[in-house]
Amino acid sequence: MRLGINDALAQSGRRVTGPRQALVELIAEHRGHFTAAELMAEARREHIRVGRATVFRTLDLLTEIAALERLDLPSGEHAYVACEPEQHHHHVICRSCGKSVDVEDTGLQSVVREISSRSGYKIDSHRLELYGLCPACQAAIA
Amino acid sequence: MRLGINDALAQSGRRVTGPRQALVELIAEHRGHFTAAELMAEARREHIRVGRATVFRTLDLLTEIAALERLDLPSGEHAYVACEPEQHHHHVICRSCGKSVDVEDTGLQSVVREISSRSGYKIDSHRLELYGLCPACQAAIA
DNA sequence: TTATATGCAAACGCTTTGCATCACG
DNA sequence: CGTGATGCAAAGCGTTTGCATATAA
Repeated sequence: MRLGINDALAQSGRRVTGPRQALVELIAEHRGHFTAAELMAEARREHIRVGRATVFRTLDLLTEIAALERLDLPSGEHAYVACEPEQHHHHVICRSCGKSVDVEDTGLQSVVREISSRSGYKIDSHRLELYGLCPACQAAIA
Repeated sequence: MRLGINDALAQSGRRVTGPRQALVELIAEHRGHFTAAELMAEARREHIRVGRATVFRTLDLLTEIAALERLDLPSGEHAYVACEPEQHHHHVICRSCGKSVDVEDTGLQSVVREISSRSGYKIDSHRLELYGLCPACQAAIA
């Protein structure tokens, strides 16, 4: 498991509690995105007793300290992905297995600047989500 | 009001009904994005009697024929914007007044290609949403 | 010791569905 | 006419909240 998240919790003045640690471990096992419902199901499966409220509160919390990022899937579902809080980045999401990887937004900066000057908007944030097939799923299909 | 949408409805084999026309007119009055709840409130205000179900079904329908596009706001809310179905594009959304404009994704293509080759993913779709202040709101603040 | 976090259950808001009726084409 | 659309009310989700209890620091 990643100590980093517990440290980040402590540093933000939050308590490192049993339920939070358990959830962080479950999340660390994930390769791709997951929904709150999936996380609750996994907790139940592993006999970890946490209330719904705690799951949602913990997801919010982890999102706040940037250990998670929330995605809006094309279906409208809300999902989360673990990510290194280093810096601004985006996610490429496999529509088959859900696995996601982080990508820097190299090159996007100039696109944003261009759009800003063309539209007259003062752009201060953006989200880019990319969907496709990860290498493994491409191979599986071929 | 925009005849185009009614035509598109007819052409897709759907019926051009009273409620649908009324909703299309309401939508046409919008400059920016709106939620299903807002649309229902406006209908009520103008004494247009439509059921919730019809509003949701109509929004889905219009999204299907690409007269609307669904946005996921950073808050997690689902909103809709009217848009010309011409071609692939993105939205710049004012975080103050909600007004949005369409932008082409010039330049983004190469960013996507770059990300694709770097990640190994075969990318087949993407969404870019930009948030900021529209010219009018910038002026209002200054 | 004391503020914070938890679990539970109830409340909530948004969206969908079942079904009888209505009306476009 | 006949099928597709509508309205209503109820059900269904996912998510949040109030509150008494438990617990990390």
